[in-house]
Amino acid sequence: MKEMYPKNGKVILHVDMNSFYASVEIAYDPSLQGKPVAIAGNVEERKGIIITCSYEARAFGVKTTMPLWEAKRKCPHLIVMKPNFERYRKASLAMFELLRTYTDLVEPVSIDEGYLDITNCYEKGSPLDIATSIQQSLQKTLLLPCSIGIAPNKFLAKMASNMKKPLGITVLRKRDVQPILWPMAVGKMHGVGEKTAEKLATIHINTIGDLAKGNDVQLKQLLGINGERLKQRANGQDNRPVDPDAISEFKSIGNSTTLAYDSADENELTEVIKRLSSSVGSRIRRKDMLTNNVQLMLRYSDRKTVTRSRKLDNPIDKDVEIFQAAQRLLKAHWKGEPIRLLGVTAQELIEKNEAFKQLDLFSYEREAKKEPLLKVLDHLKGKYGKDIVSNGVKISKQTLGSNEHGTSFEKDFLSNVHKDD
DNA sequence: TCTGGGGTCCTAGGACCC
DNA sequence: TCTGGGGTCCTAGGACCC
Repeated sequence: MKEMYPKNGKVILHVDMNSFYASVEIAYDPSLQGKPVAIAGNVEERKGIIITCSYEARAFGVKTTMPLWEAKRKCPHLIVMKPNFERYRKASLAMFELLRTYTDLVEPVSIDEGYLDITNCYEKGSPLDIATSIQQSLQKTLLLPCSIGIAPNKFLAKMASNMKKPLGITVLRKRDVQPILWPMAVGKMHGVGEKTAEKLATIHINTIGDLAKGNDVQLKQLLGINGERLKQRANGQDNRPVDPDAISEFKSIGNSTTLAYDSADENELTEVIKRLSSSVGSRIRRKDMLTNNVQLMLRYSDRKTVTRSRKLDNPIDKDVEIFQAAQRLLKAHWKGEPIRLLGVTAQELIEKNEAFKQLDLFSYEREAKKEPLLKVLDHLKGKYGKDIVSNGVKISKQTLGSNEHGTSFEKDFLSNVHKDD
C-alpha cells in the first residue's frame, strides 16, 4: 500500500479540457449535442479559420487552423459559431474553482488546462480515484469533458493527458517512459515543434528515445540550453513545481488584427492602431498596471512579420499615450508597403503601486541628494555673488529637486562636478 | 485562393560602462 | 600603441504553445 506513494515522489495531474470552446457552446445550448460544431475566428473573409471544433466535426477531417472554406467543404453541415470569449472565461473560472476543491496547488496554464499537485491528497483516495472524481464532476456540474494525465511530474502528466481524448484518464509512470514514450516521434513531444524536429532530424534524432540517448555536446550545439532540457524530459525528468501564482503575473498584453484587405492607407492604419491601443489601454488599466514599453507589429502582404518596440521614459496606461507611442513607431519604421496585420502590445508591465513605490524611492534619493546640493548652491552664490540660473530659471531652495529646472540643475551640477568646483 | 490571435521564453548583437 | 573580458540594457527576431 505504502509503495503506491514513494517518499520523494510527487503525484501530478494535468487536466486538459476537450475542444473547450466548442464544448462550452454545447453545454450552453444542448441542442448542439452530437452535431459537428466549429468555432471560427471572424466568420467573414480570410480571417475565417477554425479555432476549435467538436469531435463530431473532427470525424469529417475538420481541424484547428483549417481555413473555413476548406472545413465547410469537408463537412457541409458544419455549424459555425463566432467565439464568445466572455462565456469561455466564465466557464474557465468555474472549472478552476472546481479543481481547487481538491487542492490549493492548482496551476492554470491556459484558459482550458492546468496542473494539480495531489501528492498530499491521499486521504481523498488514490490518484486514479481523484482523477475520476474530477472528470465526473466537471462533466456533471459543468457539462464539460476533459482528459487527465497522472504522472510523477508536469511533463509526463502533460504527455499522458494527450494520449486519450476525449474523456481519457492516462497514468504514465517513470517505468512507462521507455516502452511508451520512446517509440513516439520526437515531434509529438511537448516543447518540440516543427523547426526543432527538423533540426533534430539532421543529427538522426527521430524518436523521443533517440533524443533521450542523444549526445549532450551535439544537442547543446544544436539547440542551446533547450537541448539539455529536452533530453531530460525525454528521459522522464522534470522537476518544475506546480506554482499556483505562475499565471497571475502577466508579462505583456497585446491586441492584433488582420485587416479585411491589405492596406497602405496611412489614415486607415492609424485608425486601426488607435482602436488596438484603446483596447490594450483598457485591459492594462483593468489590471491596475502600467507599461514601460510599447511594441508595434506589422505583417506585410507576403506574411513577413516585423516588430518594432521602444522603451518609454515613464510608465503609461492611457489610450492616447499608448497610441502615440505606437504611432511614432509606425512613422519611424513603415516605408509604405501594404499591411496585412497590425498589432500593439504593452510590454514590461508593472503594477501601479509598484510604480508608485519606485517613484517614492526616486524622491527619497532626491531628498538625500538635496543636502549637498544646497551647500553647493550656497557656495556658488557666495562665489559669484548672485543667483544661480539654470535654463533661464533661478534655482532656489524651493525649486531645487522639486521641478524640471531644479532637476536639470542637478544634472548640470552632477555632470560638471569634476570640471569646476 | 490557405494559414488568427493570445501569450511565453530564449538568443544574439550592439552600446555602454568598468 | 594597443587593448581584455565581464556585465547590463535595449532592440529584434524566432520558436513554441493553446
